[in-house]
Amino acid sequence: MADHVKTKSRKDRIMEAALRIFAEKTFQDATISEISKESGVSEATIYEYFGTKEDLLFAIPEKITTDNLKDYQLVLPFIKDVEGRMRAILLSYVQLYQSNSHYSALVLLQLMSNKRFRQTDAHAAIRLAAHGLLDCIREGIANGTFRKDADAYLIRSILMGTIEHLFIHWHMQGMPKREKTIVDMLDPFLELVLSGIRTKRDEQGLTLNLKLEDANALAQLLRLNEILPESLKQKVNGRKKSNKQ
Amino acid sequence: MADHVKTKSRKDRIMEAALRIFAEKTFQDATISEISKESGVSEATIYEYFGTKEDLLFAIPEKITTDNLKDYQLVLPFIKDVEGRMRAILLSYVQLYQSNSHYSALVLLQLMSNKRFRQTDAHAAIRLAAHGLLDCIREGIANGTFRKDADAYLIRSILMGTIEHLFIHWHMQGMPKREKTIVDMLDPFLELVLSGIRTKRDEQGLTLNLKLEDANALAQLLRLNEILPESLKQKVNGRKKSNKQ
DNA sequence: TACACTATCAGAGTCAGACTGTCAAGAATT
DNA sequence: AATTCTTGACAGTCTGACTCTGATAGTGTA
Repeated sequence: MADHVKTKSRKDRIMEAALRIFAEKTFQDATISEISKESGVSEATIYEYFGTKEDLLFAIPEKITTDNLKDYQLVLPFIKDVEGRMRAILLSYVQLYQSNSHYSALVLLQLMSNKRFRQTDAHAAIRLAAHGLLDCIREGIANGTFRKDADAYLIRSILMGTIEHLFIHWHMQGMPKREKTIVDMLDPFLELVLSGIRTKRDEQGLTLNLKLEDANALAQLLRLNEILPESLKQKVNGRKKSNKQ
Repeated sequence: MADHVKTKSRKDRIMEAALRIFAEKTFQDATISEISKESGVSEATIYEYFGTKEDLLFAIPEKITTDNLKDYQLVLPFIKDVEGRMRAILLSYVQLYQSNSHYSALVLLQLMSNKRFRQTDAHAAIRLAAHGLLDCIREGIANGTFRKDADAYLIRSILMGTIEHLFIHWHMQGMPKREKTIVDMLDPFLELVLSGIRTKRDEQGLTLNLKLEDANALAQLLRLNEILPESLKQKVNGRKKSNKQ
């Protein structure tokens, strides 16, 4: 079977053409004959590879899903820090869209509006994000990183909904051309959300209160926890050193 | 023309049937003959009222839009407080979905995935939310309520994207049946987002930074540090005095 | 009552486009 | 060369959007 290469490239050509056409038209407005012309592959062959037009639409997410998603999945279990893991998941999710920013959001929207898609949750990247984030948030609540009263489902919806909304409306009217990419916005965004659900400072204050005997230990803990802004940490550091001297 | 009533009820019957069927199927899977049977109105008459099947789909948002949306629009200019105005906009947006929670999110998704809809931004409620929120955020930044470096577009995407995401996935697998409604979740959600962009926290950081002399004072401050700003300054002031004594 | 006018409908018909089946040509494999 | 697989051209089926026509029934008017 040495024609794997050829076969694959033909299938790829169909899907690339389909991706382009589905993005610029609606699902029902895009015709197979158009995709046939665009890809240079006959209609019959398209039906050879994809049983129905809908199957062709559903094959696209797997194509969009870049290899780095797999990398992320491999790396994920090794990130102990809950927030770090959430960041990695979101980053993989954003990069998935970003890598095909002209098409993916629009095509994904068509997929989402399809009942079959909604029922099966067929997209690996979406599954990863949806389940992975939920697990992280729950773990964070369990281990005290996040507040007990944080609503895991709400937080997940904030994280995923915002990313999706940004991409869907990225090229729309009322959205300016921006110098920033969505990847650039990820960290400020994540920080905004996480700062809203981290255990409150006064709760931390209580724990600190119980465990700490002197101000030195507090300073160390502070540095480790990185609760405070950079400027403050430096001040604590400097103070500690001068104390020991 | 005394048959306005009759005419209107017929049109309504068509749209109600269409709403139900578009929600349970895809746009392309829903057939006019089906809507004809469901509504008890002949196909020919459906085409009398709505030129095309797509027109019928696009007529639905106007039907979904509840009257209270108009009330909100009237009230809006009288709410001086920026955050209050944002809350009102979001509430009207949420209630739009909530009022037809079985259908509206799904149908709206189909609308959004339609190019025509994306280009025209045709839904009054979406227009209100999109433009209104942006104005509020900008005003908040201008008058010092929100931080100068807050990204208005990002904040708007957080607010609208989350609401949309919640409704779209409300009936999906992996989302539990919940006792809370989305309206109930609005205030905690909004508070989470707003607390991340209010000016107060930054200023806190700065004041703390300036006033600290040693690790001891830092520890005391931390214990006292509750996120609310007014109480903080008072307590810090008090503590400082007692130190000096 | 007769007449005109409108809303509605059934049914027949057009047409585009998804999908199938067939066969022939060519490429790869044996 | 023979065989098998892949591909494409083409013809054809079928479904569903949309149109047209003429009938019916209700309503208002002379």
